[in-house]
Amino acid sequence: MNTTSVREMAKSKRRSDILQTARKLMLASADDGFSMRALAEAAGVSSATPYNLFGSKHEILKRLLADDLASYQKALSQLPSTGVELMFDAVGLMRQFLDGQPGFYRNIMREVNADPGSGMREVAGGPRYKLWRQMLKQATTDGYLVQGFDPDALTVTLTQMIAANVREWASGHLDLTEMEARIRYGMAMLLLALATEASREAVQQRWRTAEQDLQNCWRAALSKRLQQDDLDDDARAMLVNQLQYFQSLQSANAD
Amino acid sequence: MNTTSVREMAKSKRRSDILQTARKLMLASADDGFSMRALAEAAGVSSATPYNLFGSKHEILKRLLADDLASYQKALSQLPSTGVELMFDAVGLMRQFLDGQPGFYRNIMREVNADPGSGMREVAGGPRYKLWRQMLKQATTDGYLVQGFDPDALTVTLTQMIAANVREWASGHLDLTEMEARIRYGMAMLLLALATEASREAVQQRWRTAEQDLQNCWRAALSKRLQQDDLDDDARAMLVNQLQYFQSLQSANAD
DNA sequence: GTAAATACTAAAACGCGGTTTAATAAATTA
DNA sequence: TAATTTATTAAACCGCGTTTTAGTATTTAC
Repeated sequence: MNTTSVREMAKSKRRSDILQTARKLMLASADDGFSMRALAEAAGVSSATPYNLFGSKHEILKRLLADDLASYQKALSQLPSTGVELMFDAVGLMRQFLDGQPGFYRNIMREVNADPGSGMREVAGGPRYKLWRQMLKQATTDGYLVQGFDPDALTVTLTQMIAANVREWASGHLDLTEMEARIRYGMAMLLLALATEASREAVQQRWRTAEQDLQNCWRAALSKRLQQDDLDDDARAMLVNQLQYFQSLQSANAD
Repeated sequence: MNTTSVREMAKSKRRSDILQTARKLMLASADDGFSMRALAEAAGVSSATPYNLFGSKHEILKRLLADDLASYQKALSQLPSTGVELMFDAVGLMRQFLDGQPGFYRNIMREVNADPGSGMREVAGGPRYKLWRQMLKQATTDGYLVQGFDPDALTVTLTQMIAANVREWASGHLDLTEMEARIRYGMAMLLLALATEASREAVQQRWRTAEQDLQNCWRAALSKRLQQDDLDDDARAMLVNQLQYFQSLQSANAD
């Protein structure tokens, strides 16, 4: 029963070894994730050991996710900005986190929505919801958002929008840049109708910027496809057409 | 090579039998979906036959989904409403479809986001995107939305919001009523900033209504939990507190 | 300090998933 | 009718998360 006994020491060392190994494996292969067999082998234990120490694969992932959420929350609390700016900066911070360990987060996300009954949803969703709700309320009391809207309703919509974009990034349909632009765009869109005089211009500017960023993303993706793929003439003509459309938009924005 | 030969007839009969059986199985058990073994047994064929006739499980699901998308599209084109109203009616229509075969759609959704590389995404997302984009453009040319926003950017945000809510319904975290309310709320929020004089009041009304619907959903869920669960006193007190908050909101709305 | 009890590990197996293969039966063709 | 193509089937394959079985090492009790 002594926590410093030889047995307990070895146990907790194994525990952290396994967690570290799991993180390493996820970082290494963003697409495949890891199997419990691979984890056990890489950690130098048998397949049954992780089950004795953690119970299930989901439990391991939950631990890892909770750790990262805590450090995100801490980093967020140290941001200097306030009001609406803080919300946009929180998006940038999130992007930094995702960028730092892309394989890890992609795998985590995959597991979160693979099995909705695993409790991952609560681990991931609960704190995030509170975070955004608090930012919204703070922005309201600080006079950056009008009063008279239900903070819960907006928080639900906002967090869902963010989560959906992160999920799309995690499944490989979006690069980080476009993901961030989409989130900024959606957030600005949602806040536009609630902005006060103190923030309206800033939000509007954010919205315009995000819109242009999105167009740039799509333009870049288009010209990339135009170079790489071996297309038939019709498809090529269509891409060229779209590309010209985007370029005309850009020159219009420059005016 | 004759399509009316005995062999081809039997083949196409088997094909449609299997598709029908798959749909039936999905309707019957919304949570578990179906395994290929169960499908084969229920259809009276061996496990390998579906693979000969369709290639993979995903292909079967894609066929079924494509059928339903087509009938949704047809029903949508027969709606009498226009402009922004059409968009909200399209949400109602979607709800009707989901309500008609809940088990089916829940399983389909589960598969769509279980394996993002299966092509289901394209089947589901492509037509839907075009549909909403067209509605947005039509509403703009009809004068219900201001000009000067990128229709693609908004369509991306809008369809993603809708898809995220449907997905949450499919995974059992949302009933259909709340799903619809959330979608209407998010849609109204996004359109608020773009509404013209011709539509601003209507959109604003939609927004208020959706907000109240959401509050009603949450209030109902709260009082349900309050009745059913065996809670400790603290948790019960918290729920009661929230419930009173919602009731105060409702009386404020009635004013 | 030794013996009994306990806890932990590792190897193999379980059950289930989608999918593929080897052999058999059927329909087409000559 | 004989030869050949085609489609179905039963059985197996492979990988997954997880559980069981048996042995080993640590702790506890005397």
